[in-house]
Amino acid sequence: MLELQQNALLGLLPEEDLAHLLPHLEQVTLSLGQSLSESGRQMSHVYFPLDSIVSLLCVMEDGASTEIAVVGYEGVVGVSLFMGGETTPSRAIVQSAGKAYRLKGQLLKNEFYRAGPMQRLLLRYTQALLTQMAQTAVCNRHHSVDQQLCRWLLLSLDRLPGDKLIMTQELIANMLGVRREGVTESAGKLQRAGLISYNRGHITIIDRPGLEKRVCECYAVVKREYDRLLNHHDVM
Amino acid sequence: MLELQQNALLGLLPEEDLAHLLPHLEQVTLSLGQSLSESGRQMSHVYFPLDSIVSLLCVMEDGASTEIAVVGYEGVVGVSLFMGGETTPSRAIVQSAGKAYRLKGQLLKNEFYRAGPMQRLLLRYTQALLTQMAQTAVCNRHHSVDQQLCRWLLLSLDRLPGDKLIMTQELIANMLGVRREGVTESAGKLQRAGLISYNRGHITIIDRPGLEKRVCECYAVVKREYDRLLNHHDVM
DNA sequence: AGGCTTATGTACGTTAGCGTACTGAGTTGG
DNA sequence: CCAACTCAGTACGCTAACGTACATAAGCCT
Repeated sequence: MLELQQNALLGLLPEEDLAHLLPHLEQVTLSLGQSLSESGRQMSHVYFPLDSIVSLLCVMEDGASTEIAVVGYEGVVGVSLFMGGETTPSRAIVQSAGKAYRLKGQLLKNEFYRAGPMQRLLLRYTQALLTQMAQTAVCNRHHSVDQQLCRWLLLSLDRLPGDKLIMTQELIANMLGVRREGVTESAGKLQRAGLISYNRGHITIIDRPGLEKRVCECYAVVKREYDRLLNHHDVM
Repeated sequence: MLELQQNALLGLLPEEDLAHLLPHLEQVTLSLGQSLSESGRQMSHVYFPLDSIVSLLCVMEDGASTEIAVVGYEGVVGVSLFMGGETTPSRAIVQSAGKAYRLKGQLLKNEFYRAGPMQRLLLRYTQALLTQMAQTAVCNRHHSVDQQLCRWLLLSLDRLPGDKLIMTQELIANMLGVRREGVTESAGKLQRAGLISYNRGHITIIDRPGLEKRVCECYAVVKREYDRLLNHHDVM
């Protein structure tokens, strides 16, 4: 029961509503690179990450991709199910291996259409997701790779228990939609500045406040909006 | 009554649901540059554009802005009201003057929480909006100003009755989040190619198929998703 | 140990878009 | 009718990021 609280969204549900879902929540392990949702394909389940992180990516015809949002313990993968579209033109890829609860899509929809706390919660979450996407668009337009890398690191860090993440520069480049070499350069700067330490796919954050000083405003805008929309007081 | 059908979202509503709203829909004229929603401020009304176009913009601390989505007769301005957040960190600015229906926020919320066709419709629309934002993020990352201008022109054109739009290059630049000079250059290319004609704030589209040949895939992705999510057959 | 694979670092030249400055052509209003 | 203003076009140097190529280094497997 305590473990359920690891997903903030589920943790915000009143006990009796959670009780509805409890028997149907199935804990699964997500492995790095695993796809939870393919462009245009209907999802059978939605996922509530615990210590895993999932990236929502837009993939283009030429194979280039861009991360448009990231989902961790604070959210759920599969909003298109209850929004009514059933599918999306984006992909959901596991960016950091870990646990998640999964729930049959139909059961989530049933719960959603009861129009109770779960619906309110999911809608607020979706609005937060909207903000994250919007800010990603802005960041892509106006900010340097350096700043975007900081944003990405902080967003990931906020969704992980420790101060380490397992992620090659190649993969980060795919997420940000930039060259791998660009990530090498930016990460090098951060490393020389003593903010992070990089070691063959293992990143350790040494100086988080230092990262926060370098990041663009986009990070704070998104974080503030998540805090506002998903705090216990206002939602329920 | 026929006029109501000018807003596709309202037009998709079953007659009896529309009847609920009808007495409260107030036709207003939106003028170029008018703000319908400021960052963090609660909206008193939502707007269903008829022949007007509204841009959703993210404005940054330094004043630079980027359009994250555009709303015309196919949609509604103010999704944050029914999504539960009440406010958003973005602005809504009238990009093309014209008519719209407006509706008191509270009335829309009441209708939404009846959990009938209006709710389903608004949620599907919100998902389409989500896709538009995601694709804007991708486009900002990967495509040239030339392509983005084409996308922008086509998106606008799809929401206007004729083949003309009133819009200075300065304003387009603000929308796209690029320099005014960049727009001049790109628009110049389109003009020399005989696709558009530009005249002190008055653009006439001469060769729409030509534009469609130059535009990046982002335009089609978004259009397809709007068609899929908001066609009469699936929604009701 | 030694060879293979994968991850990272570095070094080019190229280019799109930026910042800035200025010109000229329409439009408006006194 | 002329001044003031707005809008569009052009030019030029600058920088961030790109594409490409190659070099090291760290882990992995036999």
